[in-house]
Amino acid sequence: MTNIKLQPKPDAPTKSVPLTFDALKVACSQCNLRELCLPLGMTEDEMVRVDTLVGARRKIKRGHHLYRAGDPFEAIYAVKTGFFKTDVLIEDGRDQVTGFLMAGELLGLDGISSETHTCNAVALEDSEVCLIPYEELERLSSEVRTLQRHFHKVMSREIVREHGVMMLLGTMRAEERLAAFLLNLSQRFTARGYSPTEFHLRMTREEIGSYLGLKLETVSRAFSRFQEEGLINVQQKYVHILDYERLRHLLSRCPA
Amino acid sequence: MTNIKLQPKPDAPTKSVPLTFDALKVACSQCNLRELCLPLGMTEDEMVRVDTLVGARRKIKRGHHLYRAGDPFEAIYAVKTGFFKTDVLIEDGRDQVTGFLMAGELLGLDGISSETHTCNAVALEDSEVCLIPYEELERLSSEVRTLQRHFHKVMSREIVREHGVMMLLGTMRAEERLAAFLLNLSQRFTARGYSPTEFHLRMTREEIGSYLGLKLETVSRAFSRFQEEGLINVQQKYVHILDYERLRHLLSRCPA
DNA sequence: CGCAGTTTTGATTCATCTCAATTTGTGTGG
DNA sequence: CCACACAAATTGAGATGAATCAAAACTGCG
Repeated sequence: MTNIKLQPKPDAPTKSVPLTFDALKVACSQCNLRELCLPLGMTEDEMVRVDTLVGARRKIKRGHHLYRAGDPFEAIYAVKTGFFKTDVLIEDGRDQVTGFLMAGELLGLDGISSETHTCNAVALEDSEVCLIPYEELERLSSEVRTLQRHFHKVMSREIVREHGVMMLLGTMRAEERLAAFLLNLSQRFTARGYSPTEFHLRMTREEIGSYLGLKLETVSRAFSRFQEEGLINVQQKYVHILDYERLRHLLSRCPA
Repeated sequence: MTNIKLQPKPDAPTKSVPLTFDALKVACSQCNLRELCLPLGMTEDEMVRVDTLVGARRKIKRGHHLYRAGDPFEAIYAVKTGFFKTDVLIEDGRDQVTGFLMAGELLGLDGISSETHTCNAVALEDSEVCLIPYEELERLSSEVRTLQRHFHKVMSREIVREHGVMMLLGTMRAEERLAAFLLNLSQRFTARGYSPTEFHLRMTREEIGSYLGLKLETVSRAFSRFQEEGLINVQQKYVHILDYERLRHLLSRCPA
């Protein structure tokens, strides 16, 4: 059924037995990420059905692929722990990072349209995902209205997010892009109960640059500039935002 | 004027009478765009139900808004005739065109997530759209499995399309962007039975520039360059692609 | 038919890229 | 635990593509 082809793992449940100890252990109803992943206001009964939908987890080691462009699409994934990037490659070697994903966020939505994944998903640290077989998600969401609505919202939110990235890539200069990037990370860490002002980047300067449409040297220079100006304290992957407001102000100011 | 409140419509069938004259006039089952809009392989019965879903049309004059950022989200729209752009504005006046839409394409998906439209949709020529009340679409798609699946694919396709735009904005130089843009238009015109090599642009150089992350002068220069090189013939809004292959080749070549 | 909006073209400036050298950090194995 | 090799990050100098500023030509709309 869940034809795990990418990396056969010994510790994956072999069948979709609804409520073994293993399944219980991973139950959505017990998961502290459920406010991020799932719709509010489901009944007890609906919740139990969702628990059976999300039956398996999968561990991905840092640097390994969760899926690759071209793989057949069979499931979407919810990040349980860890950190991912998604990227698109073209023949001549250019690539574009299209997103960074953290706990509670969904991976693989791009694969629905053509029933094939169109981008690569790579773990930037040792990670774990919940596997949501797409066929079953479709079936269940046509029965559980709140789930259907939630799923539509998640897809729509991804579209809106990408509008934001287009705006960033199309109209902002280097320092604005980096500021927007840091503020976005800050917000998402906050939503997960981490510090809004101190965090570790999981990606390289090159990956940040690819996401922001900049070269890695430009990213590095922008970091240095922010540090000189006292906006942040940065040392390699460690970032401390010193002046959140002024960083935000960088974005609303007129370019010229 | 635009107080055509989305739901109540004088010309819509009051009950689920499948085939009044009016309903016939707008029926999806009779529409020559249905291969673009709708899933294949629906039964007669399902088709009739879709016909009742898409009950109303709305005409939008050139330059007018179909909806604006901030408007409450109630429906999505299928372009029946004409041409639209969608764009996002930020306070300081910068704006980003996020898409150009032609017959058979869907508008408004961004509004689902927050139940509020997040971008503006403007007609670039006198246009007409089919109005699809979202509540009803949700209800019907949970009953008609092929419709549900189709709708998911449409949303996913939009995500994939935006990945392409991110790649364009993030990694391509001006002439590559314009080439990609022209080839994309060409494909979409072809799919609608128009010439792949000759068409009229509906948007200004500035709008093209906004979409491609370039200034209008840069767009104009790129057009002129393509003309000098014998790739295209361009006169204001009229474009004739003379050497499709070489235009395509511009994209696969390595940047440096 | 005239005027406003659009497009083209030129000259100059500027932000980012490119190339290159150095420093810093990280993981591995002796 | 340290040393080494390799990856990542920083920094500088110079090249370049696109932005900006400016003016002229064109178009089509009212």
